Amino acid sequence: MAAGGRDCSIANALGVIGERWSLLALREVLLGERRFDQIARNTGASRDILAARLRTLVARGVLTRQLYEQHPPRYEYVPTEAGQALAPILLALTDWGDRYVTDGPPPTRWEHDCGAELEPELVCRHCHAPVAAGTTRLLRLGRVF
Amino acid sequence: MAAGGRDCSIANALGVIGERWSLLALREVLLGERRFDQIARNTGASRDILAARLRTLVARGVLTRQLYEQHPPRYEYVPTEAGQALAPILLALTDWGDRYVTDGPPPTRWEHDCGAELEPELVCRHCHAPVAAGTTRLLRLGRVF
DNA sequence: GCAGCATGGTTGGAAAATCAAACTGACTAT
DNA sequence: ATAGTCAGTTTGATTTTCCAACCATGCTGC
Repeated sequence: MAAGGRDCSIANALGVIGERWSLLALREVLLGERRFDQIARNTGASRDILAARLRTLVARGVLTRQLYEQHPPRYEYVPTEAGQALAPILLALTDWGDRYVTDGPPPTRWEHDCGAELEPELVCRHCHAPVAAGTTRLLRLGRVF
Repeated sequence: MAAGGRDCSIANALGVIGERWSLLALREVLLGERRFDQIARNTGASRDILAARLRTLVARGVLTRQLYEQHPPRYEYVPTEAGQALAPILLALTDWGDRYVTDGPPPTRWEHDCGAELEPELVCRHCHAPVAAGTTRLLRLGRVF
């Protein structure tokens, strides 16, 4: 996909979820809106593009299509494990958007299981310290983000 | 941008960094490759599109353009605070790509300041428990991701 | 001075992706 | 019979993207 660039899992990931509308469609599915029309309405994507995006998300294992009605056959889109694993990334992106893009108060607010309002933070699974720009080294290439 | 869809900071964030090549350009800048030609080479983006992307990233406050040579005037692209705040998201995306997209071993491996190989994890800043699908509730709309 | 080189873009035309709206087909509800 | 729902597909016009080549600026060697 990014044929000329670095061999990199960011590029690979974006090959799956990086096209326009893909992440918004996934947002809807994770929010529980699993039917085509609802996803179309809530994202604003045109229906043909949405159909294409959902097809590739299914093909790449982020969503599955499940029959919820035989006659006529109707399918809904359900997140796979890979799809659910994107939930934290979407929450982190929400937080970033709240801070640096959205004017005014955050349009959505989240509560964590602990009862507090969610402020997501990326930490190292080993030392539990925050992972931020400059706390990380790319093995073989020197200090970076 | 997503005029028809939900009012949502994910959509707002994607309006800034969601276009093709934007995140790969940011990856390069965060990796320390701050010059146009290097970014073009390492991403594989065509030069005109890259110029447009860098312009919008600068306009939206993710990067700044800094003069590093007077004669001839030459600029390099440096991440702002907002740009650095995307570093954890890129690392999380790398992790997701490693797990669910990239075939074979991860193309990059990261070491955290603590000395361990980085396994990033999103946690709640308050209770320090992992934030995953199903541990979070959208205030006003019921349990979701 | 002048050719050649490097950097950081811009330009033009073809190819591909996107858009909104209409359409299809199989049903359901009144 | 008429209207409406749902999940797409088709259509035709508009936008974006891609690629290669070109341009502008200034520097370096001769």
